[in-house]
Amino acid sequence: MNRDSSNRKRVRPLRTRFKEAVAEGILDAAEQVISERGLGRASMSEIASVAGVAVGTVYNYFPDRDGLVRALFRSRRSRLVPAIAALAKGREDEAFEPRLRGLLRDVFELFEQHRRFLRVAIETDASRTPPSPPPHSVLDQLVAALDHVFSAGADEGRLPTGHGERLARLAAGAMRGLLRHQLERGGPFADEAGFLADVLLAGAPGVAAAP
Amino acid sequence: MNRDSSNRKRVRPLRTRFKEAVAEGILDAAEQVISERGLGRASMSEIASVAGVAVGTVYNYFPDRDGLVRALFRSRRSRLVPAIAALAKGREDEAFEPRLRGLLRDVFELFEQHRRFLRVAIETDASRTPPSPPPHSVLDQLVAALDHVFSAGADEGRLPTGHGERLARLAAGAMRGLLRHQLERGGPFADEAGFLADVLLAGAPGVAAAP
Amino acid sequence: MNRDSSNRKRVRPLRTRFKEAVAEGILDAAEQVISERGLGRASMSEIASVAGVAVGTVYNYFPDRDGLVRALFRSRRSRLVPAIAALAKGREDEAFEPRLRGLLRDVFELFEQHRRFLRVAIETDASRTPPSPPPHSVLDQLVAALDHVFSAGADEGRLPTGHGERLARLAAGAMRGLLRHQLERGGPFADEAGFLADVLLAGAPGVAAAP
Amino acid sequence: MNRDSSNRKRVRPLRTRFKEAVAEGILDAAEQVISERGLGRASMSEIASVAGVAVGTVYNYFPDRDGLVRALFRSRRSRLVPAIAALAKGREDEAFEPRLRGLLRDVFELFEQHRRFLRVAIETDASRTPPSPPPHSVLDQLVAALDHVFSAGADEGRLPTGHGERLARLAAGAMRGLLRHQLERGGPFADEAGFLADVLLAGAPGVAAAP
DNA sequence: CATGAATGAGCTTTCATTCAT
DNA sequence: AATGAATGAAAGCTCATTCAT
Repeated sequence: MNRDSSNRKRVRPLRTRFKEAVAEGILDAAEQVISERGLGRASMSEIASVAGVAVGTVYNYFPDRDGLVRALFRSRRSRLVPAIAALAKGREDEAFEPRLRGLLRDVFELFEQHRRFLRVAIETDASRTPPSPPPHSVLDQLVAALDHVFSAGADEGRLPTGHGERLARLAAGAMRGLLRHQLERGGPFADEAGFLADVLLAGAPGVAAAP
Repeated sequence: MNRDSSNRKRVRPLRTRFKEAVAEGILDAAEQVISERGLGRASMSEIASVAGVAVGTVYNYFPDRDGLVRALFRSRRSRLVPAIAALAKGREDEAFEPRLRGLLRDVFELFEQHRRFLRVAIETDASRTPPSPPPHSVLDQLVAALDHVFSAGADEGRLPTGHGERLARLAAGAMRGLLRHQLERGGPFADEAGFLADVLLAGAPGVAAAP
Repeated sequence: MNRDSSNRKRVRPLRTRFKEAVAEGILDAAEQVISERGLGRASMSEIASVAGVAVGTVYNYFPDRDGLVRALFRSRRSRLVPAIAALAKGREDEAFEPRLRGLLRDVFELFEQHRRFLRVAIETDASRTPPSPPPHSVLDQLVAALDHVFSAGADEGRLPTGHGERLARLAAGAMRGLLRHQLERGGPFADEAGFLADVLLAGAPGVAAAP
Repeated sequence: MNRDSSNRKRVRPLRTRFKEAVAEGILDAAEQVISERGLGRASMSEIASVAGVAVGTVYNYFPDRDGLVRALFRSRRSRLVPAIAALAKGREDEAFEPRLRGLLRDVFELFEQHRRFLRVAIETDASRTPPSPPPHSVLDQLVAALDHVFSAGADEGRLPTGHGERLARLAAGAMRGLLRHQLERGGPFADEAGFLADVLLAGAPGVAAAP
């Protein structure tokens, strides 16, 4: 038994954790710079300097600019997607309407805590700039979650099936429109959730009912 | 009455029309390149080469890159906005529901004929890259048109007022979400109009009704 | 006797005179633009537009930008040099001191009437920009005139000969220094003539005499 | 006391000194290229290539072309102005005539060692090309020094005061005229100093005295 | 000849990426 | 590994010059 083999389990994780912390710091910096300057205006040197490291260091953690951006989306998605999934799962027993209302409320609250990234996601969604090929859209992920909810809703009501994904896309787009505006105004997301739910459940307020 | 005087009115317009054709050609090229490469990746030289002119020529028609992009949006807006307005006006006498359905159908059909620009508009909407200051979003224009329709709808039913703009924003976002997907798939816009109208009028299909 | 031969003497001169007028107008425009913008900033199109002709027309009269500038200097030299020569000649009978004083006074007055060109001449003298090879310096021409005066002065007094050209160069430089300042201030040239003469005749005022 | 602490003071300066050497090398290259091609014809890439670095490197040291040129003048001025001041100070006790003669001799000798920059200074003095705003003229600095000497001379003799600056301008212009010629011929500056002093002290040689 | 739009070489500047230290 | 200076490809823009009308 040599020093190496006995240490590996403890020493390596320490190093690994340090490396991960640096990488995370760079991703945070990237998120911040992109959200401030926009994707096209975010330069590697500014990201590095905000992260408190040298440019070269960034390249020790990410292959290139594109890879960094992709990693940023991967990172945030890996946080948000499970969180959304968990929110959805926590309401599986509820009836459709409260379930949809609750989910939207929770998701908007979650997004409220990630405004910075949301700004990035909203800007880059559907942009043909660098991270072109990868499906970096967190909104797309949201589509999946909503899809799930709507599909489940179909079992309760008479949802003519096949519309789930389309409806999710519509809902995600609507959400984007509402949140983008709040992002620009600096207003809270919370109020928009109920409004969106209203429309999704019964159409434009005051419009639908006419007997 | 000599030949000159009778011709001048036509000869000059010829020159003018030629110049306008060149400018239009450059705008078309810009639209194409931006729709393919994305706004940030569209270079002046590629635009020039697609337009079949030299770089310098582009600068004979537009002051700089930003000015060209702005002119592109101005040009397309000046086509689409009146067209949308006309479509809306043509239905002023109809009842709210057919009116909204009809308007959405017409607008989607109009957009179908401008897919290339729609790709540009959808990408750049909410992008922090130039052209920053000008309100280049055609979608925003659509918001206004929808706002108008919804407001009018309020007179018929019981729309709780104050929601018009918010609703328009929601609707424009939803539309963007649906059309962006069709743009990527290469699918037609037409089918989405009815679906969007359904949701706006009565909420997600099969969801609302529960008695 | 054909039409041609009988007309040549009259018709041609007319055309020639017209051509010369256009060329002169272009030179005037060039002089103005260069004096305002500086040699490096003077563009062919601005010169053309100030001259009231199209760019292409400029190229019908001058081979290229360099040739135009050269022609400008040639033109002004051909006006100023004879004028200076005439001024010098008119004083050949005077004694050295009044002759020098008078000549400087006259020359400064002449320059006063050509301030615009003087600005050009002062700026471009010793510039390695475009009209590099040609001896475009009007100041150099002045050197020759002064040389002549000083040489003549040598016959009267005890000028140790061989210094004529050097002295002329010194005087031309001094003049340039004084006039450049007046050009910037917008002040008149006249007052400087006497001062320069004083120094050339007796050294810096109040300095020389000490017995 | 470890090695580090004792070395830090030297190690850092090494880096700093290297960076300064690069910056100095770029300034030297700029000086050379400008003196050869003229200010307007000196391109960043040629300067970089003469300095033996890539274009981008130049921009790591200077903000832009204008900043580089300004830095060149600042650098040379910071060498020459104190040197001239020192030369002037060293002769403060001498009588006016030997003082002026000595100063001019010393200054011309100093300039002899900076011929390359002198070519730049002489060309750009009174040029309307950038760097426009900054008072980059070393000749102007010389004016001040001469002004000082002449003013001091006024205390000794009867200099009618008020002429100091004008005289300095005249003298600087004269000097420029003499040196420019030597620069073109490749001749030495030394001989011109005595000649200029002669004229400033007693007027054109052989001309003044006539009783 | 006059015109002025078209041309494209050439210039300045930026920035992702590399690599010696 | 971290550093950050060096690199140079690529982009935007200008303007002398040409040439079809």
